[in-house]
Amino acid sequence: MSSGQQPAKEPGNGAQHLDDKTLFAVSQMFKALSSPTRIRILNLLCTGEYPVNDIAGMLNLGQTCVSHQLRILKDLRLVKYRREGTTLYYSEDDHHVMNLLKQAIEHAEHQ
Amino acid sequence: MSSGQQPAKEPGNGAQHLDDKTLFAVSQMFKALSSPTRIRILNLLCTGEYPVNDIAGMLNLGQTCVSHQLRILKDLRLVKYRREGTTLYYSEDDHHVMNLLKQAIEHAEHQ
DNA sequence: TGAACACATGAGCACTTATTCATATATATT
DNA sequence: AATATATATGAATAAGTGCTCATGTGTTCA
Repeated sequence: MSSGQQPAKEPGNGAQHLDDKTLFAVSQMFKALSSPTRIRILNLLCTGEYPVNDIAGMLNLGQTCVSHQLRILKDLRLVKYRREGTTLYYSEDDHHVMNLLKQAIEHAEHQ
Repeated sequence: MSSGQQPAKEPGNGAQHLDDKTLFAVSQMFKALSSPTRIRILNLLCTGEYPVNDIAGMLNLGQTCVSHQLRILKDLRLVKYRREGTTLYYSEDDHHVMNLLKQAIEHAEHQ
């Protein structure tokens, strides 16, 4: 640590202290959103609830692959499911995160 | 693809089609935000501009490590730098992404 | 020109991740 | 109970990631 660091531009806008727990949670959340496959799944779940096989079919992915990714998303409580017979209807479970995703997509499009 | 998929809840809120280029850009952006080290760096850069060595010192990281991560962030145009003599002052370069980060931190804290 | 400082780069390694294949589980139907 | 359907799980593998060590580059100053 040496010399000329500038003062913060906006005083009330400083770095939140970021304790370890928060840091971990944030990084986990972004990690979940960093996979193209998971992004496509979440983007689809914006529009409603779908069975695993439908998701796989619509996104042209293997059933096993989708199942694995859904588990990751479910463990992070980004999606949930509802059973009906043998089929599980998956849907979003965190509209705040879905909002972040939508913002990111908007941002990437007009770029 | 088989049976009972529900209609979208909000008609105008559907999945954006997500072409490959956008998908890639979004995943790259989230990947950048998925590393605790990069999150800490960006969170620090919220408060002003800093030389590499200061960042390393304040975050208790190696200079080489910080330099590598800054390169990743710079390639994605999330940070930029300004030269003054031999020292490079790094600062944020995408306030939209910084906003997403702040939102995510807020969300993770009140959870 | 040569030394000192600030930073970047490349190689290497441990670790993680995404996908696929094979198989297991659970529910419904006959 | 046997079968079919929908989904989950586990192992294996290929690719990617983050950090560190050693070294290179560029700027300043004597």
